[in-house]
Order: sequence, then C-alpha cells, then structure tokens
Amino acid sequence: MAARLRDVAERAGVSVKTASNVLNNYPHIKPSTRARVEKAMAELKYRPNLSARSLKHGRAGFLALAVPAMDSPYFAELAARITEEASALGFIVLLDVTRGDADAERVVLEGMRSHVIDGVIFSPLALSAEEISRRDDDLPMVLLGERPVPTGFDHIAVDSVAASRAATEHLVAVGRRRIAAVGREAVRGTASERLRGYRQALRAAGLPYDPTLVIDVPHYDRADGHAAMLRLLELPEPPDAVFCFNDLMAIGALRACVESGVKVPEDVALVGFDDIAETRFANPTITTISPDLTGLAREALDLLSRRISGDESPAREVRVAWTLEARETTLGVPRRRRRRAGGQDRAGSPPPERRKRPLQPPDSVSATSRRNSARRVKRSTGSAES
Amino acid sequence: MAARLRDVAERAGVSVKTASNVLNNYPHIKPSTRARVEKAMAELKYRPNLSARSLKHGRAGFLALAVPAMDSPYFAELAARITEEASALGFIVLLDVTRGDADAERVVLEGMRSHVIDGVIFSPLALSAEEISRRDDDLPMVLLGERPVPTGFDHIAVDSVAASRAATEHLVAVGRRRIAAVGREAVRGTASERLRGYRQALRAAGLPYDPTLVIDVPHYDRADGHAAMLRLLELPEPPDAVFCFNDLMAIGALRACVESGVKVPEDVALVGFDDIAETRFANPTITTISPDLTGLAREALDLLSRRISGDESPAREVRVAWTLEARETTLGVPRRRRRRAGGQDRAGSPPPERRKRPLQPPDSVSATSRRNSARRVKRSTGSAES
DNA sequence: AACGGAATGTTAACCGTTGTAGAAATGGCG
DNA sequence: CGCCATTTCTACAACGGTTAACATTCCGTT
Repeated sequence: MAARLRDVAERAGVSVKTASNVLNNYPHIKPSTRARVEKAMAELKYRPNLSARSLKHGRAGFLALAVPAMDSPYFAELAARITEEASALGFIVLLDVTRGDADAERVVLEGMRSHVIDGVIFSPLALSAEEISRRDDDLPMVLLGERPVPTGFDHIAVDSVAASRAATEHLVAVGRRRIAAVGREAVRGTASERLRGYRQALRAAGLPYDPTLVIDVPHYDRADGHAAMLRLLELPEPPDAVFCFNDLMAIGALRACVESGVKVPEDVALVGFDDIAETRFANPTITTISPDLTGLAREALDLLSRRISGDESPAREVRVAWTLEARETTLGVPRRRRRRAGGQDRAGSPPPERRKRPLQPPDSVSATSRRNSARRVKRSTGSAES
Repeated sequence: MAARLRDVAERAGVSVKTASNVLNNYPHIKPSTRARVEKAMAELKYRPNLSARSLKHGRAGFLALAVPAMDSPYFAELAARITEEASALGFIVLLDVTRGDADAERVVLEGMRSHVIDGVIFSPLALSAEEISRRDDDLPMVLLGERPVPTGFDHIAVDSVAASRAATEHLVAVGRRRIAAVGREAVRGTASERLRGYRQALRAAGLPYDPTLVIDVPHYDRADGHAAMLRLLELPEPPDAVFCFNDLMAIGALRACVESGVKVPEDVALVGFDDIAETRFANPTITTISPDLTGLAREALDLLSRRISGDESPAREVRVAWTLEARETTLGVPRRRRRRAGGQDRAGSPPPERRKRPLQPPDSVSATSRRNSARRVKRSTGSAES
C-alpha cells in the first residue's frame, strides 16, 4: 500500500541506493536525477519509514518526558518549554504522565519504551531518592525538580532553599511576623528544601519557628491550599502571612481568604512558588518565585543530548536562575485603583463611574526582581558522597 | 551492548523463535523452557526493541495529538484525558504543539512522523476548513473542536451553538440586557458557532444585536480578555454582561474589571466557556460552560481506534455533552460571606473576626446543571455536501 | 590516449523481531 | 511396536531502509 523507497527508485528509473542518497542529501548527484527522484517521491507520496531507519541506526529521535501531571500549569508550561527546545535539537518528545504513581515511576526508571526513546527527562514525585539510586538501566536520564536528592545522577533544579528563603524574607520585609508555610513538611525523614529556606529566613529575622504554622498537604493543588488556609484561619492565633510551596496552593489559599472575608494582603499576605500565568491574573495578583523555565529546559536538553552522544563525565548538579516577583498579595493594590467601599448592591445597567485604563498590562504590575542565583553549580559527584 | 533476543536465546540454549514465543505468551511451551528463557531475559536485562517490532507489524502503537498549545489549561486537561484513554487502549500518545502555526498544522495533515504513528487527533486552529479538506493522506485522523467545519472527516465537538445560546440565555435570565461577546467574530466569512448561539439567544429574548458589543480577539488568552474588557468599559454605553468565548478570556476580563473598580457581577456579569479548574478558584468564581472532556476523549479514541482497525464507514460527526455551571460571576456572592466594606486598611497581626468554615468546598459552590445535549449525531457525509 | 573525478549501479549484509512452514520430540492408544 | 496427534522447538525469510565495498560509466582535462 504505502510507497517504499524501492517503488520510488523504480519509478524514477534509478537504483534504491541513489534514491536513498537523494533522501539523505548525498552531495554528488546530478541535479536532473535528483529532480526525477524527488518527483517520484512526491507522486507516490513517499514517506520514509522511521521504524526501519531507527532500527538501523539504533537512534530513534525520541525523548521521554515523565512528569506527575499535565493538568498542572507548572508542568504544562515546563512541558511546553522542553518540547520547544527538543524539537530545535531534532528530538520528538513523548509525554509520560505518572500521576505521582510509584509503579508508573518505576516503569520510567526501568527502561520504558525500550529502544524507542534515546533518553528520559524525569520529574519524580512518589519515588524516594534511595529507590531512584537503585536504578539499573543505562538509558540516559536527567532528573528534574527539588524532590529527591539521589547522588550520581544528572539533576537540574532551582535552588529551592535560597528561593524559599527569599520569599520568606520578603514577607518579613513587608512587616509580617507570624508567617505560615504550606507544603510537604518531610519526605522520608529529610525536611524539604523549601521548608529549609523558610526556617533559615525565620531564624535570620529572629522569629520563632512554630510547627503549628506549618501545614502538611498531600497534592500541592488548589484544593490543598484551600483546606490548609481554612485550617490556619481557625487557629487561635492565625498567621499574618502564608508562604505556599507552589502557586496552585496559593490560589486555593487566596480563595479561602476571600470566602472567609479575610483581606489579602491587609490581614494575610501570600506568597507562592512557580510563577504560573494564573498568578498574574488572580485578584489580587500573587507574589511568587519565578524560576527560569526556559533556562531549565535548555540545560536539561543540553545535558541529555550530550549524554546521548556518549558523554561519560561525572553527574552534574545544575541550578537554574529565579527571581522574586512581588505582586499585590504582599504589596497591596495600588491606591488609585482600589475598589470603592459601599457600591450599589445589585443593579442592572447604570455603569459606575470609572477611570482611565491603567497604562500597564497586568503582566508588568509591580514586578520586582530581587535576587538572582544564576550561578551554575557544577559539582563532580562520582560514586562517593559529595 | 544492549541484549537482543538472540543473546537471550543463546544463553537459554533455545532458538530465537522460542525466545520470541516466550515473550509473546505463545501457549505451547514447556514450563521448564519458559523458565529458562525468562531467567536469561532477567539476567541480561533484555528489553524488546519496539522499532523492530513495529517495522515487522506495520503498527507502531503511537498516536499523535496535535493541539495549538500545551500551556493552555483547556488543552492541558484535554491532553490529560486523551492520554489516559489512549493508554487504556495500549496506545502511546505523542504530543505535537502547533502553536497555531499554519505550517506546523500542514505538517500534521500531510503524514507527520511517517509510519511511526497509527493515527492523529487534531485540533486545528490556523487552517481553514477548505485547506483541511484538501488533505491527501490516508493516515486515520479525527478532528476536534468547533473551529473548522470540513465535510467528510470524523469530527468531535461540543454543540457550541446550543451551549453559547444557553450561556447567553442565562445572562438574560439574571436580568442583563446589554450583553457583550468576546471572541473571534468570523473565520473566513463564516460566523463562529459561539457567535451564532449568542445571536440566537439575543433574538429569542427580543434584544438587539449590537456589533459594537462584539470584540474580535486574536489569541483567546488572558491578555486578550483583559484588553477586550478594557475596550468594552470605555464604550459610551458599556455592557452589563459579557460572554467570553473561553475561560481564559473571562479570567482576563475579570481582572480588568477588578483593576477598573467595576464590580462583578453587580456592574457586569461574566460567563466563560470550558470550565477549566481556574474558574472554580477565581474571585469571584466564574460561571461557565462545562464540556464533558472525558466523554470527548473517549469518543475520539473509540472512533480513531476503529479507523485504525480498518473501519471504512462514512465520516462521523459526534457531539459531546455539556452543562452550564452557574457561579458567582452571574449569581453573585452568597450574602453571608460577602466581604466587609471598610476594614483596617493596612495591618500587622490582629486577626479579623471571621466565621465558621463554609461547609462545601469551592468546587461545589452553586453548581447548576441546566441543559444537556448528550445526543450523538451520526451524519453520513460522503463526498457530497451535507 | 590516458587519467581523474563525479555520478550511479550492484550486491550483500545488517538492524531485531516475528510469521511460516515444517522438523523433531513426546505421548497416547491400539 | 507402530502409528498418529500433539506439543515443542527450529531454520529461514521477511519488514524497509542504510551502508560498505566495489564496479562501472560518463565527461572533461591534459
């Protein structure tokens, strides 16, 4: 049914080899021959069989990207960046959604889709560092994210400790003293990096660490943030600021505040993490840590493609840049467009008086780069502990 | 380097074919032989080469999903559903992001990734119906979305006309008379389906169609909604309701209202389309049309896998179910948790008085199923116009 | 006329797996 | 013990494209 190279060759009156040469831009071909072959290809709607090709080469041109979820904006944006970078390098990205399922993640570790993919970019969630380090498969792999810290693997992440510390310091700087944290407190005994940064900032500011202000959540989603905030608001002494370990939870927390009649940031200031698009259009807009996703994607692909080409150098630990984006949940709403107090309580048409269109689009509302850890740590981690 | 079936066979002392048979659960194998082969596989860490396999069968087990964007929550959710359904059927989904680029979409039409994928699910954006209908490739394809209406292709979508009509009728029902619409007004001469439904509802309610209230936008993103709303608010006679053709624009529009001191829904009511998670956590929560994405994904895969198996029946036109989710941007905020008017204008710790945690999670706030077009239209569309 | 390079052809092997066809071993039964 | 029917296993040829190793022809130079 489908045309093969042989059919093309026959129709063009050349040998299979010549047809193949045309396909692969072999330089020494008479223009007229090339034209004939190309014409034949077009007429037969010839498409090379990539399975055959990759069977021959041992290279498939596919990369797998394994992430916990696709309906999380953070991972969606990440996937978009990685796909872009990959196609620039001639790779096709195959998405694998693990849903944070340990078994699904084990499949990723142990040679998924054998021989069809040339490498994996893996953002683990359920698996422990220890389990990851037991991996016994030579498919090149790059690990993403702060979650586990296995030694001897290529790993790319933002410096969560420093970023979280900056986020918390920012809350201190805007006058908050009782700062809560929402996220996973401990993964297999080790405190998470974000919690570490948070505690560092508290200590530096001379504030006490109050475990009742640290809320443990399972999924890092909006509902988690919502529930956590409700718990915090029920405390005898509620916090005056909350640092959520990601933006989705900050959004849920914000919603909980609105429902409960708590004013943000007057009563409670909020900071998130990730800088997903949603934060720039929330009401109020959400202060957050903005990691350089494009840089992350670029580093990941650069590293992975090097490994695929046989680079055997010791595992690398790469840190990507981030900035603190200070927005309304910590700075407040600019006075000139604060909403009126009373207001006609229900109405049909009469348009309320309103003023000029604000000049800046919401994307640029109070963006303040504060700190930047662009440094790239290249740490040689052989088999020994670093 | 990597173990082949031949190596396994040698080590187990059997022929290659026998090893292959073990791999494929061929019934007639002596248990002792099977055990030997399996042991050899484990020892050599054997992984079948899928390229070779698919070269042999002519089937690859891959599907392509081509969508305009991955960082749009709607497509991210859609991709998640489709990936789930596909893996249940043993297919692996290959994501292709076209960014609404016409050339990228043409590649999708004309046999992308030749022979590696068995079928395509395609949500076109840039290409006209006419251009799609010129497609000349026999790879099974299912079209998604309301955008183009080419005849003779399998097509799955929500009934946008009816849904948009319901959305607009809902605005009429809550007392609005000057209802704006934000979206693409015309694609190559044909009014979009959503605009059609909007106009039907206006006509049915005896309201005039005012073209100045219809805002044309390019990208259907938050920034578009934001800009469109600002334009509407500048009109001498601004609308008292806005129907945005998707949720992202509704979110942008909401943000524009907040910035401009316009109260939602008191001054302007808002309705979106898609029911992305973000709408359930917006402040206020956004009324929207909720399409049955799971159903859509299921239909798409059902249809596509049938085509792949050689089903040659006439092209089908499938409509998926939807519901109207009425939320705060049209119904208003329940009185008992409306926020206080004045409020301490900037403060440190003193917690404001607040009341009990509301019983229902935000997901269930004022959900009202209103209408359901679950009917599936099977239309035989041969070569003639229908 | 001899030579060199460009352009193409021929043939065969190979990538790893599976289908076909059939051989060899096994077992049941008269 | 012989015969037939299974069961168990094997040899070989594909699948479509690439590549190696030459062989050949054509053309233009010297």
